[in-house]
Amino acid sequence: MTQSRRMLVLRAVVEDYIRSQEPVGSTALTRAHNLGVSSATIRNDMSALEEEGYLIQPHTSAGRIPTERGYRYFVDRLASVVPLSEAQRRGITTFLSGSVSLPDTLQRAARLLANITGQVAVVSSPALSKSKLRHIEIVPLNAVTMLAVIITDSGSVAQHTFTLRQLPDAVALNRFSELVNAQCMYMPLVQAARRIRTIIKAPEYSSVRPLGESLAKTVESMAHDEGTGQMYMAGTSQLAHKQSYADLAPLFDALEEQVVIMRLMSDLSEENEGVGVAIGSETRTPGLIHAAVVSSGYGRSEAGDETRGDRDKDEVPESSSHPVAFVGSIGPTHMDYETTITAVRAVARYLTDLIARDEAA
Amino acid sequence: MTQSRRMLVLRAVVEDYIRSQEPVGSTALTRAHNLGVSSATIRNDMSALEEEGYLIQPHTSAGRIPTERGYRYFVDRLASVVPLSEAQRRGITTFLSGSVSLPDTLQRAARLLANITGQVAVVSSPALSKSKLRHIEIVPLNAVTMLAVIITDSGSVAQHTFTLRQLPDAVALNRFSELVNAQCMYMPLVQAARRIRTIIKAPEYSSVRPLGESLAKTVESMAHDEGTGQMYMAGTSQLAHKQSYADLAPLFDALEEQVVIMRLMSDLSEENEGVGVAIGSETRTPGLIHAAVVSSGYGRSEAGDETRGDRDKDEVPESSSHPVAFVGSIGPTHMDYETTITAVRAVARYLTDLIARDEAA
DNA sequence: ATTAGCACTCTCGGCCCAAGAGTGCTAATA
DNA sequence: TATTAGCACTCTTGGGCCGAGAGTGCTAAT
Repeated sequence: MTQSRRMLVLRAVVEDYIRSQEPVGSTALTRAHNLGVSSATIRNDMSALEEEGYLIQPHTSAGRIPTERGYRYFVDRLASVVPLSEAQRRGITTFLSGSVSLPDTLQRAARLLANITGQVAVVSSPALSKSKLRHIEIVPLNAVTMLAVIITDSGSVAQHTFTLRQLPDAVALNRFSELVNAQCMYMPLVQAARRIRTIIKAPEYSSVRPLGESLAKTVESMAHDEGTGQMYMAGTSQLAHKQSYADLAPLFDALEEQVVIMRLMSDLSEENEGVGVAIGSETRTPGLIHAAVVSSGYGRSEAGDETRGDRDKDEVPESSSHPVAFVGSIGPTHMDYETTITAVRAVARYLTDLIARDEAA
Repeated sequence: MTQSRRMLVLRAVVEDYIRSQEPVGSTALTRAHNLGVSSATIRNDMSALEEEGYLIQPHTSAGRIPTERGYRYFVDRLASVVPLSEAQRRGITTFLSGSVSLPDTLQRAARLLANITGQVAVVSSPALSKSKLRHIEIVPLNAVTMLAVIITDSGSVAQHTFTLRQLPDAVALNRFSELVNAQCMYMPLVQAARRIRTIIKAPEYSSVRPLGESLAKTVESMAHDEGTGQMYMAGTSQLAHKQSYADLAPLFDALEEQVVIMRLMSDLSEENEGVGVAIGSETRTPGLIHAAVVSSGYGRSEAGDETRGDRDKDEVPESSSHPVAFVGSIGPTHMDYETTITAVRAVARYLTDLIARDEAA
């Protein structure tokens, strides 16, 4: 009894603090939640919770606020699963249904998630390691530069310009282009890159060799998601309303470091099956000590219907059930975890469905 | 004499205030700039300048700070042209030379400009109204959706997915695609859209009619820069360091409104030949009352070598010498205008050259 | 037209104080 | 043993007060 009530108290403290952003005291607690005991009892519990490191007092004789550990426990064990409101559910589909291309969808998804959570939202574009090549188009732009446009079966498009010392002759270029398209169609990207390298070894394609080499490099880097690894962010303005001034500057610095955020989120979603949460120092990012990150992978079938086995198993390493990309939200440690988690999960599911639908060509 | 010294004083006040961010008093002025007169004289001048609306006192017996009008006068008449430092000049070329595609270049340019100015930087991608079609690729993604990729001669790539009730048969699609590419190659976008509409009128292409119509619409909207009108922003984090807290929230809100910013900048660069400056309320944007915007168009030949006349004059309306896109920086009203203006101009020139080089195919 | 001098004004930081909120402890109670 | 009432104690917060400092505006002299 006593043990379980303590955790009920913890939960109440976290909830109230999330709402009010002010240290919550024992009397306030008894009044708001009917715990059936007096404030004195609560005081004892809170004192114990402080001993155990779940709560902390900003100063003697103030209310308590949750520590990182408090939030962590809250998230792990106490947060109840809030279903998405009908309006939000409808919002997702209506808001995203009008989108017109993959980048557009992801941008909208970020904005949507930012709206729901009232926080920063981040969406990464799907990693292409498992995507297959659909088409390569090589377009000369002027005397020395060529534009290569690479289209994958998931609808991702990458472009890359090359500057060449000398333009390969048009005929060879054309033949080369046709050959690549013919041979690499529906091939996983890394494999396609290798095939391209094989092709240019042939003497009749020596004139396009530098171009081919660059092209192969581009396809490879596209597969490994370097550079291509676009990231869509929205809702940064909301931070200015929510965070205290002192925390703001380092937080914005951190957000500008897109690479760091990407890495953090991808780690987070690899460690967790569904939605992962990193609180404060758990983010291992200096600028985010007062922030928390909620993120989820998307794009891989969730636990259950693994479609593995019939996929190309030769090239792709061990990453078979890893999510392809991730979506997340960043806010203060005292964010509304329940809402945020549900929202992130919902958007992730939507995007997963979308990707799956596209791949089921 | 008296008139000219007053303006010297104004300039001094603006400069000092920009440096210190604190109200500047008469004695501080006489000490810093050797104006050859006593503080009492300066006091009289400042008093006069306040009468005329160039300066204002936060409260009686504090120093003065410039008003919007003060900044405006400073920018219009007093700001001396500061040459770009050697390091910055080198920075531009080295920083931008490694870029790999147009979006990449623009993103880098935004980051670069943000670094130089220490403020938010914005770069829009070139309007495509004058671009010509280079290639259209239609790729079926799955049973009901098609991906269209449109490539222009300036290296811009737009993608757009369509959901069709029924897939057109592959043969017709192929023929249609080839025909469009053959007929529309090197055609300005709006014209190309019209041609596509003509093509699908033919009975043999009735099966691709819905697709063709959508395609035409996409090409058109691409020409008018709707949706495609990508915008690259960098340096938002710097705001948190520079602006006072109260101004921050509305400013971020304004920045999130990309459309507003785009419109503002494009208006600004249309009104001005080179670099345009909008200060505070001149921006006509609530969130930017305490901010100033410096922007310049780029992509059209600057005053002098107009290449007009030999361009396709049939479709494009009156917008012949308008800049194609713009680059700008947003910061507090007390920003360092001189540096910002030079930096914006330099980046704009660089991008102009770049575009011109690409178009000279 | 400029300047020295001076009285005046206003902000800013420090200090004190009272109110309020909340705690921790002790002793009583079920 | 767990809970509770009561109470002394602590700490923040906001207001008011004050003196220092910076800066102005005015006047009278140059």
